[in-house]
Parts: sequence; structure tokens; C-alpha cells
Amino acid sequence: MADAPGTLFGSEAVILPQGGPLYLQLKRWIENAVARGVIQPGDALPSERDLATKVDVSRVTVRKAVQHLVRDGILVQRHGSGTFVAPHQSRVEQSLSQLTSFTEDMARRGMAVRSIWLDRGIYAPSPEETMILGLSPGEGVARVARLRLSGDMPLAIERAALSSLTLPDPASVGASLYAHLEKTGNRPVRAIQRIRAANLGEDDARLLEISAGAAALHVERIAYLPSGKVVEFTRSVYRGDTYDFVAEMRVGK
Amino acid sequence: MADAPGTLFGSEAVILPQGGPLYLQLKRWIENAVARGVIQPGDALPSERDLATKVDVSRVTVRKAVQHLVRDGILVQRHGSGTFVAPHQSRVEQSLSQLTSFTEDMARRGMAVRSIWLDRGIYAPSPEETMILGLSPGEGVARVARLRLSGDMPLAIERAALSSLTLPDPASVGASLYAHLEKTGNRPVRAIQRIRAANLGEDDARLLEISAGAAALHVERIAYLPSGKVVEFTRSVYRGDTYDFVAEMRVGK
DNA sequence: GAGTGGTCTAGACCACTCG
DNA sequence: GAGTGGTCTAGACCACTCG
Repeated sequence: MADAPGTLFGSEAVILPQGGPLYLQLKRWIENAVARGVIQPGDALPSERDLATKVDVSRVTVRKAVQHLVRDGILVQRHGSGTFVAPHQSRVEQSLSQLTSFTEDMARRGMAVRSIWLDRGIYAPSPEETMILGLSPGEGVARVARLRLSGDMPLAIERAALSSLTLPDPASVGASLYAHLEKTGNRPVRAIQRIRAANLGEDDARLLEISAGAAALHVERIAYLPSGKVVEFTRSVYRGDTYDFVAEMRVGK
Repeated sequence: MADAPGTLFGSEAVILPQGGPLYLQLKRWIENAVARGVIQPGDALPSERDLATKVDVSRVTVRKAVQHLVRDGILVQRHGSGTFVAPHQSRVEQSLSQLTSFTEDMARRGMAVRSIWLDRGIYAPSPEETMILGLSPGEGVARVARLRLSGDMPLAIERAALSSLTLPDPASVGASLYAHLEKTGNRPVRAIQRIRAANLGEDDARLLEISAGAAALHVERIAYLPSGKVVEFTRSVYRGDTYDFVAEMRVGK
């Protein structure tokens, strides 16, 4: 399509930056083209077969270079459609000292957010849930799992677990879990969050519409009532390319 | 080496879990073997060529499965030596509300840490450094970059930038930058940290001795004096498989 | 030197998209 | 149906490790 004469991907001979394996040379070459704006966000790259011919390497080598760039979030591939320069991402910031709900947080910055329910129900708790939530024997666990989106773009997966006594009817939870908990006097006032980086697995990657192996933030949150009782245990997965967590720190004792 | 008869990788015919592409079937099969303890941390897998023969797929397909598992931190590969089940990682936790130095933090939990200097010197500042540190025209920037290790295992890369007036002689910094700043009355009391996940680039991966593309935490810290002046601007990269950040949150206004 | 992972090729077929 | 990416093969050679 983009076959205007004289583009970087025109008919000139390609000179790869020397050094190291071919696929890394090709990777750097494409990376530079993107960095210098020769190809813009949204632009299509030549097909893998065309690139292979033009650069005079095998298609496998092209794929290896391209897949590194996909992993780094510089390119996106669409099966049957083509390979494109990734659109610019505006990053979302979330405070690590103020306990707010996702919905309220996004509303405050004027971003329209919606959720897709992945799960809402009462289950037999896992040993971990029993321990963390301090469930009594026979007590069920309410699980509320959502995919969070801004417009069409998935931002995060949130999987919350609460005692079935706190949330007897998970199906009645609306857009905001915290708004719901507020009504029944169970809104947490304090939480401990544990954050780490991990590569996305196949399933979560599919939900978040990015490639498996992309870096993501895994966040575990344990939230407490004023009484010190645990109300909520949530595991979330945030896309690494759209999310920043921000913390303010003071001098420790 | 590990050729006791009757191991999972013995002579029995291999039955892969069905569904999806071959390399994902093989990936799941190896994953299960590790999860069930059939192969233990530190154990060698059969060579790629042997696995290919045994499972009756091409070596390329074996490599694809293995590379996914390396990316996920389940296997490690050593060029010329073999493929091994990754050792168990004990994760390091770092508080996000107390401003402490890395050295002091690790000492408190009884972990021996050492650093390898990557850079210590005075440079012409980048525009970003000038802006964030509030440098005057002509003022230099002191850069202090270290690889942090616990024993032989690299944990993090820290790249700090300070005004050359604050740190005129970067080469005099010892094990702890904060201890050094304390002496000159420039120890920060407050900091803002911004945390995100990103896949490791080739260079940082080499320093941290894990494979490129593994998930890592990228942390940007801006630290302030009591006066409100910025003293330190640090970018760090933490291995995703060894680091947790922990934050306590209270109800926001 | 034998064995291992790392790179690379040429070629095939499948699954998906788009007009 | 033409074109795209996704998977897979058989085979080659290189770079590294280890005894």
C-alpha cells in the first residue's frame, strides 16, 4: 500500500548496521527507522517476505528481528493483516499511597473506563484465600474478576476475592466494587500492595490484547477494614506499556 | 548425565498434551514436569537435539518451546553447556513508603550485597538531567552507575545523577551513596518513585545475567532535600524474578 | 574433540484478513 | 482469491563449554 517512491523501504539497497547476529542488525535497523520517524506509528512495514527479499535474509531471520521488536512494544503484528509500527501509548499513573478504586481514579482524570466481567460468583475458597481472608471453615469466597478497558484498549485484569459474608451476592456488584462495599459499610481504609514484574502468560496476554511475554505489572493487594480485618484480596495484571505506579517515600526510621 | 532409567526423559514414548501449536504443547509438557517435580531446579534437560528426536518434532520447535520457558523464568540456558531448570528464587521486598538506601536496606535483612561500578564521573548533562535536577547553565552532572549483586547474583542496575556541586568527586562514593550524601548534609528526606514494567533490552539483560526480553521493573526516583530542592535522579532496573515492591496505602481524599 | 546452545537458510503448509 | 502472519521441517554451520 505505502509504496510512494523513495521511502526507506523503497528500492535502494539496504545497508544493515554491522555487528552481531543478522537478526539483531535488522532489529536495530528497523528500530532506527522508527526512532527517526521514517516510519510513523500506525504505518505498515513491508511484509515479512518482502523484507526478507529486500534485506536478503531468510524469512525466519526477519521474524526473529520483528518478534523482538513486538516484544519491546515497538511493532505490532496482526495475523492476516500485517506488521505495523505501534501507536504511541499515553501512560496511566496510579498512586501507591492513596487507596482509591480504579473506577474513581480514572473518572477523576476524565478517562472513560468500562469493564467486562470475567467472573462473578461464590466458590469454595483456595487454601490461600482461606488463609489471607481469614475464612471460617465452610465459608465461601466471592470472586469478582474484570477486564478493565479505556475505550477499546484493555488496561488491566483485576481478580478480587472477598468473604461470601462480605459480598453474598457478587452479581450485584456494579461498575465499582468499592462503591458497592461502601454501601454495606465494608470499604477498606488501608491496603498493602506488592508489585512485581512478570512476563505475560498466553491467557492474560489474549485478554489484554498484547503478545505473550510482554512485561506486565503483577499487583497483589490485601485491603483492611478499620478494625484490621482483611476485606479484600486482589490480584491484578497491568499492561506494562500503559501503566505507571507512583509512590511517595519519606525518610525511613 | 541424569540418565537413570525410568525418568520422565527416559525411553517411554512421549504423549504431548493435545491442543494448539506443537511448541505450546511441548511447552506445557515441560512445564508440567517441572511443576510436578519430575525435574528439579538445577537439573539438566536433555539436549535440544535429543528432545527433538524423542518428542519427534524439529529442533526449531523444541527451541521455540524452550525459549518461551526461559522467558518465563522456568528454564535457563547456558551456551555450550545445556538447558537447566531454573533455581528457586527468593524474592527481595522493598518498601515503597520508606526512603532507604539499597545498601542499608539489604544490610538490615542480613543480605551481603556488593556493587560493581559501571560508571563514576562528571559529564555534560542531558537536557532531561538539567531539567529534573534544576542545573544552572554550565553546571556538570555527576553520574554514578552500579550493578548491585547479592553474592554472585546480579539484582539490579542503578544509575544515579546528581549535580556536580552536590557530588564534585563521584569517585569518592563508597558502597552507599546515601551514606556519602549524609556526610555532606545532602541526604534526601523525600522521594517520588515511578515504577513500571518493561522487557529487558540486550545490554541490561547481559549485566543482569538473564535473557533479553525478561520482565523487569524500571524505577525512576526523584529525591528531595528538606528544602524541596532535587538532589538525586536515579533510574534503576530490577530483575522481575527477584524483586517485589511493597507499598502501604491509606484511604485517599 | 565431543557436545551444547545460537544462528541461519529454503521451503512448505496453515489460519486469518480484506476487498 | 490474494496476501499476510503463524507454524513447522531438515539441514547446515558457528560459538561456546568441559573434561
